[in-house]
Amino acid sequence: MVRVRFAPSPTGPLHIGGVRTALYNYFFARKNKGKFILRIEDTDQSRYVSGAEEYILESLAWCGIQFDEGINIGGEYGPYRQSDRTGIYREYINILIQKGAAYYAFETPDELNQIRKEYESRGETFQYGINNRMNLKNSLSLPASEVKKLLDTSHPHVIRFKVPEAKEVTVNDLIRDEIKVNSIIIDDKVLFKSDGMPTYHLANIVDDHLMKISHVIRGEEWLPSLPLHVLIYQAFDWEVPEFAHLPLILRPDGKGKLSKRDGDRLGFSVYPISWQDPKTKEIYRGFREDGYYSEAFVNMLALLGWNPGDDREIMSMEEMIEAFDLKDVHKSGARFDPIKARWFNHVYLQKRDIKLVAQEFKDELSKVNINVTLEEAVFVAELMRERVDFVKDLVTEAIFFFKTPETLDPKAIKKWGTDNSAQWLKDILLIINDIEPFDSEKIDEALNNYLKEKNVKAGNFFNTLRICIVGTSKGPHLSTIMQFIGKQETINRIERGISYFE
RNA sequence: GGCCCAUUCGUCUAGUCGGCCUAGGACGCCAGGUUUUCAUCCUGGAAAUCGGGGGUUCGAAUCCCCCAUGGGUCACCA
Repeated sequence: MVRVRFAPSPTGPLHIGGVRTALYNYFFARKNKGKFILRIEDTDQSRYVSGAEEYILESLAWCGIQFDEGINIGGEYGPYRQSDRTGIYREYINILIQKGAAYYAFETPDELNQIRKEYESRGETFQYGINNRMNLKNSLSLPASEVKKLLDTSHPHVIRFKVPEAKEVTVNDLIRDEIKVNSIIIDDKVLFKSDGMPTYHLANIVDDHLMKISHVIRGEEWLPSLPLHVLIYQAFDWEVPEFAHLPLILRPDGKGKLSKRDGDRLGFSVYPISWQDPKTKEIYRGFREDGYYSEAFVNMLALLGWNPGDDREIMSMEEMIEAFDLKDVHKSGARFDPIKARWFNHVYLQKRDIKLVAQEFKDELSKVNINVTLEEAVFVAELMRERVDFVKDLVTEAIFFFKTPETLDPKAIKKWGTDNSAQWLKDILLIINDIEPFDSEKIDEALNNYLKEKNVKAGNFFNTLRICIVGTSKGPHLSTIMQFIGKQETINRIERGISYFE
């Protein structure tokens, strides 16, 4: 039975790398008819950020990533919030101590820092482990009586993992195959903190075991601690799950992994939905608020580090689940490309049910105090959507359907205007009144007749007219716009435009 | 610095066990065509000597070794 989990820490908003990890876990669970679990890893109370948990839930929901067990919905392996499981960790750390696989250590953080500095000044790196643990203050080096005394007086202490003697540890990764590490380079990591909470390394493994997780699919940043984790499983005599470490998502320019600063700097989101820092009140933009459809966002994100093995790029959630295989996940990091991200949304916008697009367009318009009927919105959206990537861009691109242009683009006037332009406009004004009904077909007929009669260049003529109607030399078929805004408004705009060409 | 991971067009990538790769697709870019304009759309183009160097082989992007570069990680954070 495949059981996978997504286990974020509620320390802030979920970065798109985290969303992708959740997504791949979800793909894998669904593809293999398994279960997907959401567990909250909040063992570090000092880093807890209020609202982060809700943010995670909302982000996953927006993306259409559904889980089968976890916080809020429960399940038979709960509780799913680590802060609700402290008793369990205590129980298991004691097992490790009894087995001699863990020990008490009495240095304070300050003392440790001091020691690190000393090593550093000698050009060495301090490592609490096999080579020096007998020279440090712990239950391995101190006489039993001394240890007992320290423990009885509640002297602050942590519990460390006792890395077994130096030996080659071979671990397996589904994406990278075998990785060999000598345990001599692994620290005696803290498993239990002096505040009575476990660290990630303990809590994560205990929970994965207790929750019967079959595959641990997580970010590449965890790869260095994989040998330690395997050693802990072995110390417990537990079966080791399968591991898959996902490649990083890199920043579009420069070096390193994507960070929240990149978004601000380069003008795109690195979060699925927007987030306001509760302390600084700073607002981080999100893909949702930037106007992305969640389907486009998810599609784009899934292809950053994975592909179905063929040329398909536009894929639904179902198609991706069907095609997903950990073997096709890449080994190297993928640079995030905000321009291609826009393209994905463009494609989804074109495919979307026009009624939905129109309703969204209508809502956007009402935000700028333009109220239209759904029919009008459908008409304009159908005409204009191929020109934009986002519905909200429709507002700026199609504003001339609803409002008289504020100014007429001088550049366009310079390019298309002629000495005759003003006269053409005056002539058209006379013709236009007689066009009945005032529809696209009749308008075209009248304008083309005029064109033929006067023998003028179509480009200059139509653009002169267009600049008056639209404000600049672009947009869909002119007579369609004129029909939409109606005869009177057309006349008004032309009258207003004449002076620009004189 | 130690350890680990990675390395195909600017970017995302295809490339089953070495031959069909004079390296394919997509985004972006450029040109032409369609369009009364702009955009869309269509067609075409430039774009990777497969990080470099050695091998193995009749033959290597694909196997082996070395090097370089990039990244990750070295907390009582996850």
